[in-house]
Amino acid sequence: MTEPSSPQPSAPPPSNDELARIFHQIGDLLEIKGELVFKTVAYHRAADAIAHSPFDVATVYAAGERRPIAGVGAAIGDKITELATTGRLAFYDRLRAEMPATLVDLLAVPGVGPKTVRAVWEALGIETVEALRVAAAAGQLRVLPGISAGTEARILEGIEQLASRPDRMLIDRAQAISDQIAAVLASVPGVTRVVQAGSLRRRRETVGDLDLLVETADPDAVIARFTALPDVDRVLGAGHAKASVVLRGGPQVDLMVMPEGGAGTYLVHFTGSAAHNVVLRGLARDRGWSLSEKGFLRLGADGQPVTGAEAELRTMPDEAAVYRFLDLDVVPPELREDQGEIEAAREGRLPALITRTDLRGDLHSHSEWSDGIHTIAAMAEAARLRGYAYQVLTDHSQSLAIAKGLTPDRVELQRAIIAEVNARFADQAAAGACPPGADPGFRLLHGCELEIRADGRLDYEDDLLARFDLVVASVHVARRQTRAELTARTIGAIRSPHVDVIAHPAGRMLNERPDLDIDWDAVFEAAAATGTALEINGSPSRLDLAPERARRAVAMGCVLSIDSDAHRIEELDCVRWGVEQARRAWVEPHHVLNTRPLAELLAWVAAKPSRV
DNA sequence: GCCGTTTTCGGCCCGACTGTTTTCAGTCG
Repeated sequence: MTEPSSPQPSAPPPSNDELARIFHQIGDLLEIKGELVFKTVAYHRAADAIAHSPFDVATVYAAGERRPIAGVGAAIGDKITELATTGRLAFYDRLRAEMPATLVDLLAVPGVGPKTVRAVWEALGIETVEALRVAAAAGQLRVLPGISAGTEARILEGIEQLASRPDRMLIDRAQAISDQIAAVLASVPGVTRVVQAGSLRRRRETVGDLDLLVETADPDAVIARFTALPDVDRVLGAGHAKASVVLRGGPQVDLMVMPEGGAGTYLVHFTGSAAHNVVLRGLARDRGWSLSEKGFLRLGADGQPVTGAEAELRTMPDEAAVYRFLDLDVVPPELREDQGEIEAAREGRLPALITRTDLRGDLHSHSEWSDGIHTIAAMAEAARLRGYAYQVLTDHSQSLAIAKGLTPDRVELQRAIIAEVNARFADQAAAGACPPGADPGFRLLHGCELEIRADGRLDYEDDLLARFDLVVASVHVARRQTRAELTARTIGAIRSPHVDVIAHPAGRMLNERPDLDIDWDAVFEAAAATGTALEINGSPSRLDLAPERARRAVAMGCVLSIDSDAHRIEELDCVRWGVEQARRAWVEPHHVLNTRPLAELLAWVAAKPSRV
């Protein structure tokens, strides 16, 4: 992130992430410069909107289309066009001529903000984190007004933390840590309620900090217990209303105390996102109220909250009351990202989001026949016990040798085993001996995870493919091909009459490797036209399609599937993470193939050749 | 810099905690 140069004219148009990075950096530089704060906020807001945009912003703007983006007006729009067409931005270059771009990196040091950065740069010529570290270690910062030896030591400590800061956690790990802390806090005398809030409650794909809310009659007791947790490495701050700690080798955890009976505004505030909250506060202000975690405070004629004896504070017992007060439908936490949910809530058109129980089956799972660890029968029984109507066994195809991909003759052997398992289940059902919770009509379906090979060919012959109940296709090899090649491979599979689902379409591994470089709109168009489902993979390290993409896919008419990609019995429950991401993508049950009953699923698959 | 069923100009979200301070500025979420 240090010194991202403007892309060269010959380079392809900058990606959304590159655009966002540039506008965030402009916002940071303007902050350090001391520019009007609303202007800096405008750049950051535009950057976030671009990063979340479902379409490729630079490509669209380069073609002369000013497709609206919330928070992008005339000035920033012009800058996008300039970047998209020339690869450079004169305004950005001028700014970096005024001050070193590396100053932005100093903002990442905990406790160091724009004012401090400007001060150390102007007074001491400090331009980099390393220079700041050297100066702090040498005791040179304390000459500045407002910086004592203590502050200097904290800056030094902050720089060390920066170097050892862990990645954002995968959601399953974040959930496990949060659950553990919540259980301890719930046992503190006086505590009546513990809520896990923040980005974990919004079910973000990865989680940075953990946020916990407690309702208690004794705030000091719970804060004392919290800051004394055995895993605490440092206490960042602790008052009577909130406290922050950093766990050893782990995340920062923030605790906020809410008074009994007034949880509504606290839940909204601490769940976020910040952008969602800002909009809610604006709506409150329009109605003559100031909204904070404490409640709604009546504004006076001067636009300031009325204080003193006339002050009027309205607290809210729950979140529904907060949204009602603002004439909004209740926004599910997963949608609180300022991505259109406020408008939808005002107009009564929030989606009826999918839930785990809407799923009738799972279209993607493995056994010990390829790279799973449990037997076919054990996986099928576990799926049946989860109440599903069907499970598709999709072991890898022959060319993926590393995963023990199945040769055609092993596929035939596997088919016989599946028939045996289904026969046994049918006998049980006929005898009325189904285990409790199991669907008597449960069927194990025979599928495969078909490799889309580097040259774009599919990994089995058509006559074999035609005999599977359902085929899931995916890319594992030759990930570094060009966008044109990767797009063509994916669309080639989509157009095959035998392929029913594209699994983990972007091929990403969170914190490990980026998405495949694919022309997504072209893929979505082909998938919509052929009725090929696009998967939201529930493995916590994948969660692929990402929510922004899944939302775009649905808007373009695609059908989705939500699958576990289980390689062992316990991983069958990974569909929960997939369902959560689908909710973030505004997905309703009817958008998802595996919410359909068995007969409808099979009819959909059988109809594919006529759709191609 | 953005934006408008109050506004095309004049607004723009809010409070806790900390430190260096005798009343507040900076940072953070």
